[in-house]
Order: sequence, then structure tokens, then C-alpha cells
Amino acid sequence: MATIREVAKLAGVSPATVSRVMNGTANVDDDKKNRVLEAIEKTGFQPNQLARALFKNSSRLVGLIVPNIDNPFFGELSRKIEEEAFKRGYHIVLCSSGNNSEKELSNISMLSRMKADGIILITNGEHTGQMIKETDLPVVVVDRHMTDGGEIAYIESDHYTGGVLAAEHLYECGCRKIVCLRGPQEYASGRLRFKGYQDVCRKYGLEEMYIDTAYTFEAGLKSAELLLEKYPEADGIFAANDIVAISTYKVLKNHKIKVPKDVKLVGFDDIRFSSLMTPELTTIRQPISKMGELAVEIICNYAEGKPYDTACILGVELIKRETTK
Amino acid sequence: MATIREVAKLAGVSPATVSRVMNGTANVDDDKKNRVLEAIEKTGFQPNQLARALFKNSSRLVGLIVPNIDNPFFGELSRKIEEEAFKRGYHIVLCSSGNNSEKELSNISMLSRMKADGIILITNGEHTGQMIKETDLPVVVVDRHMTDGGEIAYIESDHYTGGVLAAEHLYECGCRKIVCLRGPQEYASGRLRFKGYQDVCRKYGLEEMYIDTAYTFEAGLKSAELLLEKYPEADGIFAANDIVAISTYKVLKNHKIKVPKDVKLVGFDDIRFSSLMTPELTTIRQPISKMGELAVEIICNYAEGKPYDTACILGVELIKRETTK
DNA sequence: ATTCAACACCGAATCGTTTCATGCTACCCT
DNA sequence: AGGGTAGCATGAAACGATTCGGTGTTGAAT
Repeated sequence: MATIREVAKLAGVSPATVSRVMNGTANVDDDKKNRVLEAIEKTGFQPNQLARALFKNSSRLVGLIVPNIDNPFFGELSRKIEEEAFKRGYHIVLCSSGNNSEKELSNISMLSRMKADGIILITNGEHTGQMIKETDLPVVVVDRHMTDGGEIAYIESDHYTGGVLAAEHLYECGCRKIVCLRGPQEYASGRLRFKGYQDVCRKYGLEEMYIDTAYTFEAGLKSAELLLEKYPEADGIFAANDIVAISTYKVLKNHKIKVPKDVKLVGFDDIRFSSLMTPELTTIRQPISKMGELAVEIICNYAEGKPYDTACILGVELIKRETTK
Repeated sequence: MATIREVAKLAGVSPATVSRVMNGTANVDDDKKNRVLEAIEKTGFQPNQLARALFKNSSRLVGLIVPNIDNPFFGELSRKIEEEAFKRGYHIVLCSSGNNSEKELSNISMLSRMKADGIILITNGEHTGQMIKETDLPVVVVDRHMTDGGEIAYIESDHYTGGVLAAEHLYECGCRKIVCLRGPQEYASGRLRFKGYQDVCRKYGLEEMYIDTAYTFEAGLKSAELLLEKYPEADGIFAANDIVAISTYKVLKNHKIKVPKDVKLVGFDDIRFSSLMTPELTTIRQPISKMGELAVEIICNYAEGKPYDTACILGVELIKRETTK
């Protein structure tokens, strides 16, 4: 692989001139410019990105840490993030943390040694707050509001309003025994969605009924069974997210309970599969595209010294489909 | 951020000695070693990965190019690849190509300038063969057999046997009017799966019936409608992949056709949702984990000068579930 | 006691790019 | 014509870790 020095020698100029021609960073005599371009053509010279990054102390790499990339919600988010980053000339280093703090730490440290320009962090890890504080990289936290500082910005949906919309919709559909399969209360998303549900119940004088669950398929199956045991009178279910809603549907079906005739069902997220399943799932749509774009925008603006937002709470939307018809 | 020189000065040794202590690349006097470790501790020194990579001409980065990361099949594969790479001390640069040749080319070129150690390519791009030939990086192609050279290895499932297994299973379930929703014939996967189906039809003297489709949800919906129009007598359907199978189920349901009572349905891939949907989908399982592990293993072995496999055809497995009960 | 081998360590060069601080030339204006 | 200046080109230094060649010291063997 040719180096800038070889190109310079071939064109009869200094390496500095070659650099200028390549980056358009200063005017160069037309004659020399042409000779340089010719030499680049002839040698097939490609600048070594590592050398460039070493000097600039910036690799144009952005770390993306997700719990697991095979979760559709994170998959869709990652896609948007990659697209947006590419548009801006950055590339994504993918880290699937599996909620393993040790691996997360190792990745953050690696990204720092690599002079990444920032980290987009989507995680529920326990010790992550500490890690963020210790790294010198700018961090944008998505889908979780950290209170213990360290990050430069956070992005999340309006979970509370989502909870309200879901419960209101079930009420409007005639449900009076609405059960909430509520997500982990240590996460803002779980707390706020539940709070929205609660406030609607109080507004209409409905009994608050809930079962604790996690954001996974397995947890969904288990807690749906529990729900039927504890609240057999339920006529509406607000699931923690779409994955849980989908597994809940499975359990209902196994028990010969008809959806939406006997029980109406609402999810959260609007992952792609919500509209692919049969029946199609009513859900609260998070603006996944918007979230991804914003995350990248904030990191890039920070890296380039431009002003950036430090807190974004994005609106959600009720998507009415077959499970509440 | 401290540099190796500062650490050296603080410990009263040369940078070379610090390097040796850090990498265990030679014996160092215990006394000095301790002083160095202490200095590292005190300064919080972290070696600059870019400088290291520049010297070694290897960044320990592996490029992963997928058509779209939000497709569950690729999501699951990516997860495995990331995990395996992490275990070996490599990191993944994610590129979602969207089957856009220009973007793919740009990414490949970037990875080369970045001194990535290899590329794992999962794509159906048209001009990709040419690109592979032009790059100096080792490339492993997954899920598509290139014939025009350039790559160091390819990995694919035994699509033909998958086709046979699917058709045989439908026959055993009593189907005699089996329709194949066949995938793109320009891809080996599409051709071979169809070939397997064909051979089974010939073996039992069944009529060959097929509709062309693509590996997407939208195409699945359209071709399933076409299928019902053209072959209303169908009692078994072998779909191009799970996505197509899922959309086919939707169409059948809309037409009040019962699965598996009226029509039995088999997919291909065994993505996670196959067992999450209701009814659960019978399908041909591709060994996604194995594929991911192998891809990384090959790239790493190549990068480290160890022997590596150049062609892997992996076995598939029939997973019987509710859509053929 | 002398020689030689083994070992630890340092200084310097290297990787390929960018930038800084000059140097040089040529031109213009007075 | 001479001085000032603008503009372009360039050499050298810098970025930070690694490795190589070489020097100095120690210890053992003869």
C-alpha cells in the first residue's frame, strides 16, 4: 500500500502538498495539483485512517452499546443509528452487552483507548452510571434517564403519556377490569408507564391491578399465566412492551380466551412484528427513527463543537389495531 | 490522558520498559516493574490503541456488512458474531448496507483505510463480487456462494437438504398439493431450496407448483395472495423463509383458511419469532450460532496466520411446530 | 583473574498523517 | 528601484506506542 511520501515523491512535491490536495485544506497550484492527482491515481493511494486518527485524536468511530442486538426494538434503533452516522461520515462499533457489566466496562474502555468520538448507550446495566462517570468520552443515554450524572445527554420517550394513552384506549373500548403487566420498576420506563396507567384508573375509579414482569418473552409467558390465575376477571391488558404482549397473546390463546372479544390487549414500542402478527397488535409507538437520529446528532454535534440538546423527551402515539377492535 | 512517556518518566525508566511491562513481552527487573505498575496506577494510563494499531498495521476491528440489521435473521447472526469476536479480542464495525452497492463500496473502502483485520459480508448486492476482488482485506461471505472469487472463504447452510426436508415433511403430513413460494433464483439459497422441493415432488409424482417471491414481508403478502388465486387447491405451502411464512399466514387467516387444518405451512431459518407467533411455525432451522462463530473464527485465524477453512456447508434441521400439526 | 554469555535496559527509528513555523519567490506600490 | 507583503511550498516536528540495535552490567566458568 502506497504512502503519502511515495505519492509526494512521484509527483515531485512534498507530503504536505499531497495532504492539501486530498483534503482541500488550502489552495494548490493547478499544475502540481494535477500531478498529485495523477500520482494518487497511479499508485492507488488511500490515506491511512489510523495515522490520520492518531494525529487528530479522533477516529470518527461511535460506540453503540445495546443489551442485545437480536431484540427487534434494538435492531430497529441500531439500523437508524447506523444510517444516520454513515450520512455524517461516522462509523459504528457495535457492542452487544447482554446486560453484562463487565463486558460493558471492557467495551467502554476499549472505545476510549480507540479514541472513539462518543458512545450511544442503551442499557439497563447496574453499574453503568459509575462507568460513564469514569470515561472521558461523551455519552448519550437512550431509553433510560440516569440521575447520577456523567452523560452529556439523554433521550427517552414520553412513557407516562404512553401509559395514559394505553389505559384510556382500553377504557374507551369498554374495558373496566384493566390489568397492567408492568415492567421493572427500577427503570424509568417501567415506572412511568405504570404511573400513566394508575392515573387513568384513578380518574375513572377503576381498580388498579398489576403483575410484575420483565421485558422478555420468557418473563411475559410466566407473568401472563400468573395474571390469569390472579385476575381471571380481566377484560383488558396493558403489557409492559410488545414482546410481553406477544407472549401474553400466546398464553391467552392456549387458554382459549379470545382476543379482542374476551380480552383486549395493548403493547408498547410498536416493533415491526406488532403489525406482522395475527391478530395485529394495538400498541404505543415510540419514535424509534427519531430516537436514533437524535442520538447520533447529539454525539456528532458535541464532537464537532456545535451546540447540542442535553435532554429530549419524545412524543408517543397510540396505534389502534386488531387486538382492541 | 497520560502517555507512555509520562509514565516512563514518572517510573524513572524508558518507554520501552513500560511497553514491556504492559505487554509482558520481555522480562523486567522486579523493582522497576513495580515502579512502572505504580506509575500506571497513579496516572491512570491507558495505551492509545490508534498508535498501537498504526504501528502493527492492524486495528483488531472486523467489519460486518449486513443488508439490514433490523431483519431478525441478521440480528441474531450479528449477535453471535459480536459475541465471538469479543471473546477473541476483536470488535465489530457495523455496516447496514440496505443492499445499496454504493454504500457497501464506501464501507469496504473505509474498512480498508482503517486497517480492519477482515470483513464478514452478508449481502445480496449485485456488484459485490467486484468489490471483494478489489479490496486487500480478507472477506468471508456468509449465506451466499460467490463464484467469481475474491473472498477467502464462504459459509452457507445446506439449502438443498432444507428444501427436501420441508417438502418431505409436508408430504408426510398428508399434503399432496404442495406449493413453493420460492425465493429469488439469482441467489443460491433460493435455487437450492427450490431444487430440494422439486426433487421431492418428482419422487412422489406430485405436481410442481410455485410462485416467485422475495425475502421480505411485503413480497410475502403479495405472493401469498397470488398463490391463493392461482392454486386455490393448495394444501401445503413451503415458504421462502420465515418472514414470508409469517406474512402468508396473515393472508390465509384473512381468507378464513385454517392453518394447519386446511393448509399446512413450513418456513425457513427458524428466527426467534417462529416460535413466538401463534400458531408456532414449523420451519427449517439454520444453525445461526454456528454460522456466526465460524465466520469470526475464519477471519481471526486468517489474521493471525493460522490455518482456516475456506468452505463450510452447515447442516439444517426440521423443527416441527403447530403449523403442520 | 579474565573472558564470555546472558540479561536488562535505553535511545532512536518507525508507522503515516497533519500542522506549524518558516522560507522563498514574485509581485505591487510608492 | 527597493521594501513590504501575500501566497505558495516545504522541512521538521508531532501524534503515541512498539521494536530493534546496541550498551552496560552481572554472574559464571575456566
